Amino acid sequence: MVEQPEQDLPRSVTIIDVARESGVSYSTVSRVLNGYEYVKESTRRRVLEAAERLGYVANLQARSLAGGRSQIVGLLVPGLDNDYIGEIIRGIDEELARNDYDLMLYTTHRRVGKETEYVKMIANGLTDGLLLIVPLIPSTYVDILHQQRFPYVLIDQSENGDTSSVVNATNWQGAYDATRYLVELGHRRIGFISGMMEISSAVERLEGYKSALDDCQIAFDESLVKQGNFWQPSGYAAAQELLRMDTPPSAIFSSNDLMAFGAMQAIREAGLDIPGDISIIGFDNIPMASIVHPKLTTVHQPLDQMGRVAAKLLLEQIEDPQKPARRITLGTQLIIRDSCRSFG
Amino acid sequence: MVEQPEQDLPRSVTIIDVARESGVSYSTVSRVLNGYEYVKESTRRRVLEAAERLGYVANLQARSLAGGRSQIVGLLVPGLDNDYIGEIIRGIDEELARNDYDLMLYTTHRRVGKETEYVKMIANGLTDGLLLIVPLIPSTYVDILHQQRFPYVLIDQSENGDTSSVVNATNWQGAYDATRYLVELGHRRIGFISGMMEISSAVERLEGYKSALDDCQIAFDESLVKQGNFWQPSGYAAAQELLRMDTPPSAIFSSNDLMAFGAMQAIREAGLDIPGDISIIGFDNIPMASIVHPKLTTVHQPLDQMGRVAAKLLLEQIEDPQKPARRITLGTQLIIRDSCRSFG
DNA sequence: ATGAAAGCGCTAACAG
DNA sequence: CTGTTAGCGCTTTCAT
Repeated sequence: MVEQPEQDLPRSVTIIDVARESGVSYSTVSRVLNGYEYVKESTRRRVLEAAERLGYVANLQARSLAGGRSQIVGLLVPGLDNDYIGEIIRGIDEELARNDYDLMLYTTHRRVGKETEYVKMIANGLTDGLLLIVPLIPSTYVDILHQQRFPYVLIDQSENGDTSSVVNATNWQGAYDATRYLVELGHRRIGFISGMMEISSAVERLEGYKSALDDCQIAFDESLVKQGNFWQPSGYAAAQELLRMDTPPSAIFSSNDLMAFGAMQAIREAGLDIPGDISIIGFDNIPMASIVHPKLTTVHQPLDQMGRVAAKLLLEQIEDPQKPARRITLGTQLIIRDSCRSFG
Repeated sequence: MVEQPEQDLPRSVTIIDVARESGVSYSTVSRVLNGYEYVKESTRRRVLEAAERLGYVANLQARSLAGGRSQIVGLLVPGLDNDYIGEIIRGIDEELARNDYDLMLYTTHRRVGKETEYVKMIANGLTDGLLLIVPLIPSTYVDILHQQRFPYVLIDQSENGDTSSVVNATNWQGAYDATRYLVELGHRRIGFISGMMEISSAVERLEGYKSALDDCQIAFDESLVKQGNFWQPSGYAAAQELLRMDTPPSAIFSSNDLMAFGAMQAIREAGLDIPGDISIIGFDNIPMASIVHPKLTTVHQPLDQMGRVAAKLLLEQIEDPQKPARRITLGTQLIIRDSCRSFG
C-alpha cells in the first residue's frame, strides 16, 4: 500500500494573499475591492494588479457573513413547469446580470407545509433580497419578511395592502380588451374559462370580462363561465363542458394560454374548426402561443418586463432599505393572430 | 423632528442562543445539529427542543465558511429560453429537494467571454458542486473544475475523455430509431434538419440518421440535410429549403422538437398537410410536442430523469470526492403520435 | 460526552 | 489615506 500523497490542492487565493502580494494591509485590499473612495490611486492600481495576477475571486459567503452584500437574490417560485414562469425569470436574470447579481432559485413545492420556515431560512441566509412569484401568498410569508425588514418584491400579485412592493399587469384591462374584441367581432355568447379563483389575477380577469359584457349590454350568463386552474387539462375539460351546452358559445376566452391550448384540443376533437366554427382567445402570450396552429390571439402580458422591473425594484430596495414599498402595474396588449373570426 | 426610534429588528437566532437556552456550550449544539454520534440522548433532546422553541434556522453561509457543506449546488445553463432546459431543471430540483439541497442558478450568456472566471468564482464560492448544461464546453471550464477537485457533472455532453462525470441520452440510437420508423412507413426521401454541428448530440443524431439509412440500403443524400441551430426559426427556414427542392422529401426528421415546430409552420404555409402530404418527426419530446396539432411524433429524451440522475451523481461525488467519474447514458424512446403517416 | 478556542474570508468601525 | 482589530455564525481540533 503506497501512502496516498496529500495532493496540494491549489488553495483559493484570498484577500490576504492579495495584500501580501501588493504590500498593503488586507483591509485596504477590501476597500479597493469594494470601491471605497479614499484610496490612493497608485495603491488601488497596485492592489488591482495583484488581484488580477493572482487570479483572485471574491468569496461571497464570507463577504455576506461579514455584513456585506452577497450579490445574490433569491427567487421563490411554485415550480418551473410553466413557460409563464420562465419568461419572468428571463427578465429577472437579465436585470440581475446587468447589476452583477446572481440568482438563487427556490421552488416552494418542495417543502409543502413548511414554506414559512423555508422563507425564514432564505431571509436569514445569504440572499440580499427575495423575489416571490407565489400566486397564493400565505400572508405569513410577507409578515416575516416585512417584520425583518428584509427586501422583497411580489410578482403578479394584487391583494396585500401597501406594505409590499408589487409588480403586476393590468389583468382587468387585458380581459376587458379581449372580451370587447370578441364582441366587436360579433360574438354574443362568449364562454369564459377561469383560473383558480383564489388567485387575484384570475379574479381580475373575470371581472374584466364581466365589465366588458356589461358595457356592451350583454347579459352576463353564469353558465358560460367554467372553472379552470390555469393548467392545460382544465382548459380541455372546461371547453368540453362549454361545447356540450345546448347553445354552445361562438367564442371562448381562456384566462391563460395554457388552458387555451387545452380548449383548442377539445374543440378540434369535437370536429370543430378554429376559428371557423369557434373563436378562441388566451391570456399571457407565452412563446408557444405563436407556435400552435392556428396562432393564438391572446392578451400579451409583459412577463419578461415584469421580471426586469421587479428585479430593479428589489435592487433599489436593497440599496436603500428605507425606500417605501411601490406597486408597479404594467400594461397588457391585445395580440391579434389567427384564432378569432367575426361571427354572425 | 422626532427622533426615529431604532427599531429592534428581531435578530435571527444563532446556535449561541440555542446553547444558552439549553444550557450547553455552543459546540455541543453544533454537534447535535450535525448529527454527531456521541452526544447524550438527553442532551440531544434538550438542544433540539430549544432550537425548535426559539425557531432556530441554520445560517448556511456561516456553516459553509467554517468548512461545512453549504447544501447548495450550482447549475450553469446557457439560458432558460427552452423547455428542454426547463425539463432538466425539474428533475434536478426534485432530486435536490429530496436531499435538502438548494439550487443556485447561473446563466452563461451573462458574461460572455468571462465564463471561465465565472466558473472559477462559482467553484470558489458557496456551492458544494456544479451541474453544467453547456453544449459548447470550453475545455477550460472542465480543466479548472477538475484541477480544483471540485465536484461537477456534465449534462447532455459527449465529448470529453473520462475525467468528467457525464449524463446524457442515446442520441445516436434515438435518431436511428426515428429514421428507421420513417423508412418502415415507406419513406425513402427523408429530409434531415440538423442542430449546430459543434454540439455532440447534433452530430450523433445525424450519424444515427445516416446509419439507419445505410442499414436500409438507402443512399445518403447530402442535399437532404439542412443545417439548423436547434431554434425554431432555423427549422422553419430549413423546411422551406427542403420544400423548394425539385423532389421534396416525403418526410422530415428534425433534430429537435423546436425546429420541428418551425418546420410544421413552413409546411402548412406551403399549403401542405401534415401528415397527409408530408410526415414530420422531432426529438426531445418537450411538453409542447403533445400540445401542437397534429401532435408531434418524436423521440423522447428523458430530460427530467437526466436531471435527476445528474443531481444524484453530483451528490455522491460531494459525499465522496474520491468517487471516480462516471458516464451514464439514458435510453431514448420513440413516441408515436400523429405527425407521421405511411407513404407510397 | 462536552467545553474551549482557533479560525473560515471578509467587512466595518476605530485609530491614527 | 491606511493599518489594527473585532466580529459575522459556524465547524473542528484539542483538551478534559
